[in-house]
Amino acid sequence: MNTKDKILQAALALYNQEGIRSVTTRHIAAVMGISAGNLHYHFKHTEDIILALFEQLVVAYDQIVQDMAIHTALNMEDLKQCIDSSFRLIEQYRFIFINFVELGSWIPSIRASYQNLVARREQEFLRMFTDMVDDGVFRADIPPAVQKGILRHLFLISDFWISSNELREQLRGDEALAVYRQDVLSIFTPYLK
Amino acid sequence: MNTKDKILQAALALYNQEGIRSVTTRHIAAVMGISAGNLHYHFKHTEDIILALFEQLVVAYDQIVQDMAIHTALNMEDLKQCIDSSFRLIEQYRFIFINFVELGSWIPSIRASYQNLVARREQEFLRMFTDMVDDGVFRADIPPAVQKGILRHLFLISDFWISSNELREQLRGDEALAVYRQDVLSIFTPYLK
DNA sequence: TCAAATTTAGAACAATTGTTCTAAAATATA
DNA sequence: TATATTTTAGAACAATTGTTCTAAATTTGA
Repeated sequence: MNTKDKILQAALALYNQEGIRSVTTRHIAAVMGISAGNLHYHFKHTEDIILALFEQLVVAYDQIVQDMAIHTALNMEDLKQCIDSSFRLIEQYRFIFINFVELGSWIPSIRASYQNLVARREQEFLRMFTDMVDDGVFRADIPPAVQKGILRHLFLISDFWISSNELREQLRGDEALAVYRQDVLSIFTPYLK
Repeated sequence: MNTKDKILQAALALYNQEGIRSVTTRHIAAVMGISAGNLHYHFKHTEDIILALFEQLVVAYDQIVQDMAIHTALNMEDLKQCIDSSFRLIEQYRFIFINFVELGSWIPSIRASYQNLVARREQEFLRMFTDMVDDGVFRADIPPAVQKGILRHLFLISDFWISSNELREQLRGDEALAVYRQDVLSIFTPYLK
């Protein structure tokens, strides 16, 4: 792994652990055992580090979506798989979700990129949804407006569940996953066949 | 209004507009036309300002709950009223909701106070819920576990709707309220009688 | 009205931060 | 091997921040 990637790795770990408020380029360099000058040789500005991490997240998310897209027929088990892997991803990039609004206004391209991601997710999940209607998982009489409403809930909960958890129970690992899965699935339960 | 309250007012406006990252005690003092030294005479530490604002929020929220509690019978209109007034409150203290996790770990008593608030809200809303079951608004066959799940959704959405909106459409004023109301009400629709 | 208490402005401080600069070291290339 | 390029460490800088200190001004209360 080259220095650039090592910086991203160290930065991610620190941001997740300490929060963006208290992490500085000096801290990142220190835990890596390199100089701050060297760090800024690889990433001129702090934002460049954060933006690179955000782009990693987007790439990883698209990978999940793509993995899901290869299924021709979707069942409840696939949905759970999808929920689980997106949770792992959210957990991995915790700090982004915890500081989403702040990052979005600090680094405008993050906000733009997020809106892109939302659009892609919407498309993909609407497709999954209709697939699962066809496969008899969901009721067939759900109006498109309600479907869109379900997706709004889904995205709001998945984007901010980790923040809510941080303020409340602070569950970790598998315990967190179990509750997250339950919280997300319960959006769907009223609409199951 | 005394200087202390004026500081809180100015700080709230600035935090909401500029975000906690870029607002300093010097900025707050500057827009007020007082010296930084004077500001720190009234609030020794920045956290004291933020904590005071958070306490204002909690007091105002409890007022809403209390106003709701005087109703003996609740209908759908009361629920909408409650949603509206809590939205106004959230909007008024935007910065707190946008930086909730960060504030919670920075100022531990905020996190503790939030957990208290959550507990009170849970109590109050469960009561409202059963009232509205009695009044024939909601279905009577909703298991307690599902009721709790609904509340989890409700709180997560109301606490983070403003963050989600900021990243997405950035709706303002009445337009924001209308969408918020719709988003919150749609949690309940599957359970209406 | 006069002393005591409170409030205020503004200078000062120490710490921190992001970033730049310089020169040395390491690495690649020919 | 010799030269060019890349990478590195560490000093340096300018700006900012939260906070403290001091002394003056203002207000309060007897």
